[in-house]
Amino acid sequence: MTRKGHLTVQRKAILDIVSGASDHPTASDVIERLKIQGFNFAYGTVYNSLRYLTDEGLIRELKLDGDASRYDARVEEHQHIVCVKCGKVDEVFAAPPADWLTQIAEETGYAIEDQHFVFKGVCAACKTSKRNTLQ
Amino acid sequence: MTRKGHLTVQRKAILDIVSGASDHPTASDVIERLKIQGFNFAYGTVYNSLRYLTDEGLIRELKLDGDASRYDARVEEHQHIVCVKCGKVDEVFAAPPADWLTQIAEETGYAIEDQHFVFKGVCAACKTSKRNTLQ
DNA sequence: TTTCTTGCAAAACATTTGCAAATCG
DNA sequence: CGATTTGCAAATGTTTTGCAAGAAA
Repeated sequence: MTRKGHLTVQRKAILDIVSGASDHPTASDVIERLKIQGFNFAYGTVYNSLRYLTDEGLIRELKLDGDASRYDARVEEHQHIVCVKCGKVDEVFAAPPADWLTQIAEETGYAIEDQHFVFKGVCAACKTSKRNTLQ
Repeated sequence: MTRKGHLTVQRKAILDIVSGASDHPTASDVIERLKIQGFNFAYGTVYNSLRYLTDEGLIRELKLDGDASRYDARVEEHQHIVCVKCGKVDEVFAAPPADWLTQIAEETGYAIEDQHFVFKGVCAACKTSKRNTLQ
């Protein structure tokens, strides 16, 4: 169905890793996990593949707060929340109220096309444990 | 009042540039504008100063979608919207509805501490002009 | 003098690119 | 064959770091 290119071995392996991960891995994470599985793809190939998969809509690229992009196989519309204590990234599915978006469109004069929200907070597990350092 | 360090010449010059800018400059932008003003600070110094100013709460660091951080002298709580056609970054002041945040806290189990929202859309000027390329 | 800052250059990353070789259809 | 993709290494761009020299308290 897809016009150009195909799910090569490399792309499939990378898609599987992102799909099977629940922690929104970075490109480095992906490379690391590929190594564990015995694959040893070039950096360029991994980035190429991640871009390809993103362009095909099979995964999403997330720019959360760190330096490296993370990848997410859940492509449905959703947002993210990052734990400030343990660094975990979770999904947020509650959609923003339409009238708030309307208000913003009016305030700014923009025709809004897309939104990326990143929440920060303390996750349930970290609320319980009294640890207060990252890591 | 501030405990450590002070507003040195370099830091003041950089703060002035960020404060006087309406376009959320990147570190490179700042360095460029410093040069125009006859300053020629080291890269390290500019980054150090930006971090210092951020830590002091005098400016805010924004991680919008590009690669480089942008800096914003408006430190009041607000969000941003990026024009997908011309790349302009504007402010969004409409606060998210409290009950939506409550809903998210319930859904995720997190104690929300902070939010960063980035909207994308077409700005008023670009809506009018029929241009459809970036830049 | 003790502490903080600067300047400079090198290092550290994340990511992209160029090009030849390999692979796919 | 012709188009795409890979591997590799080098280049790019952003940001950090180490360290000696300079400025400030």
